[in-house]
Amino acid sequence: MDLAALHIFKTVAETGGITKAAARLHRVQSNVTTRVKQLEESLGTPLFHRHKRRLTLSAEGKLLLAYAERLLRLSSEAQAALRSGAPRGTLRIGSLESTAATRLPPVLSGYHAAYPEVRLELVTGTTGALVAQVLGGDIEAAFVAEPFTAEGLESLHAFTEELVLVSSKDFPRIRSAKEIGHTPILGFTTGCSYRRRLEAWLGGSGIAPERVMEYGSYHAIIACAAAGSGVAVVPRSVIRALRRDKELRIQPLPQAVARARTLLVWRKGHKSTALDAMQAAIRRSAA
Amino acid sequence: MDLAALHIFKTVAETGGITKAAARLHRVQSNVTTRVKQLEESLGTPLFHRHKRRLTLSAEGKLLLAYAERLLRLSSEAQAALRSGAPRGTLRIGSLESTAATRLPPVLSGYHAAYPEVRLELVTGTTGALVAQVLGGDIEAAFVAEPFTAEGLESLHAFTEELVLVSSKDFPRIRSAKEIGHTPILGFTTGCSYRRRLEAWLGGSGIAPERVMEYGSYHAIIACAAAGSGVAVVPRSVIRALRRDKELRIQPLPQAVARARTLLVWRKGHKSTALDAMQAAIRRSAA
DNA sequence: ACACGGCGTTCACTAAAAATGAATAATTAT
DNA sequence: ATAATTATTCATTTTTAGTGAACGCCGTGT
Repeated sequence: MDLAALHIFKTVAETGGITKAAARLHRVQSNVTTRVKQLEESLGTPLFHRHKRRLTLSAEGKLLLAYAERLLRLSSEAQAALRSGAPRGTLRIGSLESTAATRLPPVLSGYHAAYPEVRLELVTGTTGALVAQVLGGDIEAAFVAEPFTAEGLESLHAFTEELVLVSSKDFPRIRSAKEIGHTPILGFTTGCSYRRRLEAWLGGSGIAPERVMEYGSYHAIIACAAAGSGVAVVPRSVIRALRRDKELRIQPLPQAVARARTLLVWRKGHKSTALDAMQAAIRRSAA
Repeated sequence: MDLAALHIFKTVAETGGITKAAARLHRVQSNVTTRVKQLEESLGTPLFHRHKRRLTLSAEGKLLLAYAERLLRLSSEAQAALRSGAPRGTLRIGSLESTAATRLPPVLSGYHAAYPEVRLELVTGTTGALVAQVLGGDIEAAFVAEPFTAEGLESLHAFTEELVLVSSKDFPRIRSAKEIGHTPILGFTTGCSYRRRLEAWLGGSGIAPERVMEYGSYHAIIACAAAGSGVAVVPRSVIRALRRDKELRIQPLPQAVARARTLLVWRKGHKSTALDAMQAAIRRSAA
């Protein structure tokens, strides 16, 4: 059974004749005859009563007509759904904890309003973990921070964060990497690129961080920094979002360390309408 | 768009690879590749993500897969409907959880013994969901309970259930709707007509159920009722089938609420030999 | 590091199916 | 009667589907 055959059959049934059907289908009569006979053959039952060169639907024909109409409607519905080009389905993306907390909310809610057919899924993780998930196809794209290995990825600049050094109020002023001394560093788990930046800064002055305490959330890091456990490097926007600036000493870092770009990355060559729309949304929000 | 192409596409999606699909379809790989690419071309959108020689469904692919399944099911249903003689093909029906657990096993096994050529598929759901699936052509027929909207449906009486109120052993006797008071109600998710009956009963006495806890299985409902979480309305036959009567207090309900007829419903005008045979089997089991 | 095997794609070629156009037989309208 | 209309048949062309060999990529296992 073939949708084209059903379409021909339906037209014959509707017009009540081979000739008119052929005209409407822009085909030649003989072809219409043949396709109808083939259909009858394949179903093992006549679809029309042939009486005096006239065709009328048989009982089986009426039954098939009902099915044919449903099938054709469904198939054109499918085509319309796919052709519409409007994003739909599921868009699964990853993000840094910090980006998810501070930058993404307006972007995602705007996206959802514009494309309600898309179900959004967000996973959070460190730059390293997210890059691996993008490459592994676990997520379609992710918001990550430089530096990361760009091998096999395409990217789009999304946000720029300013990293600052936070500590408790009574912590001494720090002007260079050396002054960090033996202070414990509070940071995210391995793979966090902000932490890597800090370590690169320290390394540049020949300093290896003595004790690094690892946390799983910014809430915890900020709370511990405020309590005097050590110093942490976090984006300024996070402090603002968490409203803890009163309790913290916030110190700037050298430009090279402080300026951290957040990029949306995806697998090279990967494409989906839902992701296209996300990229467009980011571009808009940047402007 | 062509049913053969959809079948090929569906097989590729299911097997997750061109080669395996080609083997199952008894075709050569190159042909499968070509048909899939043609399909993508004709729809103007990629159906798979091609990454490292591996195919994974794209969002559009997932969408099309859903349509393809419906189309293919419908077309084979149409063929079965026109084919006379012994029932064959697949019969996809729906049922209430309770009916599937208690009444259907003997019916279905008898049916299968009589018509081994028919592949039976059973999905469960609530009355509301099943009616929608019947109307949508997702299933050919379904066992549902009154009340339901019969618009566009034909029906056949299949079973009669007696609904009873179950609770833990130490629960007080309940003689009227009012005595339920603030006790939580344990019930199926929305669309369950037994729950609707209970709510109608309560509503008749001006009572709105205070807390309704929703479950997805009778096992869970019965277990929670036995544990004293609240009261539930279930068919007596389910309690018997689950052999939990020793642990429960079982109280009758007024006749009007208790007597729940289960009907087999199908789309008006729909006909298939497999379904005819099922109707006959039901009539026999009722006698 | 290397060869091997599996996988999807490409391409030239063959087989099959669909569409055509002319001829024909059975009706109906003029 | 005669012309016009209708479905069908058949030889022929055109289009489409299917095949098999070759290729390139990638992961694997030695």
